[in-house]
Amino acid sequence: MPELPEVETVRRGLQPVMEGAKIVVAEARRPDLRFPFQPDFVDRLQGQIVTGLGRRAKYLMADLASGDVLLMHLGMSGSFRVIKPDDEAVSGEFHYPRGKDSAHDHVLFRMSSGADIVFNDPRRFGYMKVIARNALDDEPLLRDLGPEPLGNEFDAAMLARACAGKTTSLKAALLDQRVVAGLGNIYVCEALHRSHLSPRRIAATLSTKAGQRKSVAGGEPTDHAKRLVSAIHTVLNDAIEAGGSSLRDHRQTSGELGYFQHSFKVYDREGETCKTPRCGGTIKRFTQNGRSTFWCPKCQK
DNA sequence: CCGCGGGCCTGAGAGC
DNA sequence: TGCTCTCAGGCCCGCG
Repeated sequence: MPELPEVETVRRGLQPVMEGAKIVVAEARRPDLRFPFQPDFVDRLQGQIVTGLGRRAKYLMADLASGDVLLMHLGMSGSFRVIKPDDEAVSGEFHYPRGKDSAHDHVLFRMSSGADIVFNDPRRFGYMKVIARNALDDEPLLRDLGPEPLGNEFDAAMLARACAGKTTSLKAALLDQRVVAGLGNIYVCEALHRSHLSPRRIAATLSTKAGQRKSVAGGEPTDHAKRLVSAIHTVLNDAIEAGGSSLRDHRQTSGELGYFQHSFKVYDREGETCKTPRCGGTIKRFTQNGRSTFWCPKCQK
C-alpha cells in the first residue's frame, strides 16, 4: 500500500503521541512479520523515551533515548492506529476496541502520552527492526536507498545521472529505490502522466548522453528530466496534503481515509478519458515488470 | 553488473 | 451461498 505520501501521513499522525513519550509497554503478538522479530526486540523498546519520529523513503524511524532506532516498514498492507485506552485499561494490558481484523494486530505500544498504538498488517510484508543509531550507515535495509524525492539533493541533474546508461524502462527505473527512494506504483504512474512521459521510454533518455554508462559521463539532464522532477514534487506534495491515497488498506492514524485517490489522473482509471486538457485520449493499462501500469498513450510520449 | 520474474502473505471482488 | 481465479500500494533473491 503505502508509498511516501502514505508513510509521511502516518508519521504525522504518530508524532504527537510518540515524540517525547515513553514506550511503557511493547508487545509483539506473533513471532514474525516479514522476518522474525529480534529476540531482544521488546526489551530494547520498553521503557525507552522516543526522542524523535522521522521518515526515510518508506521507512518510519523512531529515535530512542538509548541510542537505538526503531525502523518500521508498512509493506503492502500495514497501518497504524492511535487509540485512547478505555477506562477499563489495566496497566500492562491492552484493552483497546478490537475490530474485525484484529487478528492482524501484530504490534502494540502503550505510550506514556496516554495513547495505545496498534500496528495491523494482514499480508505481513511489513517489518520492524531495532538498530543502533551509530550503525545506521551500515544497515542493509537503508544503505542502498537513493535520494529523498522531496529533498534538496534530488533534482533533474541527479535523476538524469542515476538513469544514465539504464536500458530499462523509465517506469522500472523510478520504482527502483536506489534511483529515488519513496515512489511506488501509484505515484510513478501519476508523475509520468503529469510530465507527459511514456512509462515505456528508456530510462537513459533523461540524459543527453543517453547511451553512455554513468561511470563514463552522465550527460546533461534533458527537459524531460526537469519536467519529471517537477511532476514528482507536485504529486507527492499534493498527496501528502490530502492524507495519502486510500484504495484498500491505507488509513490515517485517526482511522480517517486519505483522499488523494480522487485526484488520480491515470491510476485505476483504465478505460476512462484522459484528463489532460485537449487530449481526449483513453487511459490504458498493461503490465510492466509484473505490475500494472496505467497511462495515456496519446499524451505521454 | 543489470534487468527480469518468482515468491512471500491474506483478502476483496468478479465470474460461474 | 460458495468455489476458483485474479489482483493488490513492496521488496528480496536468484537466474540468465
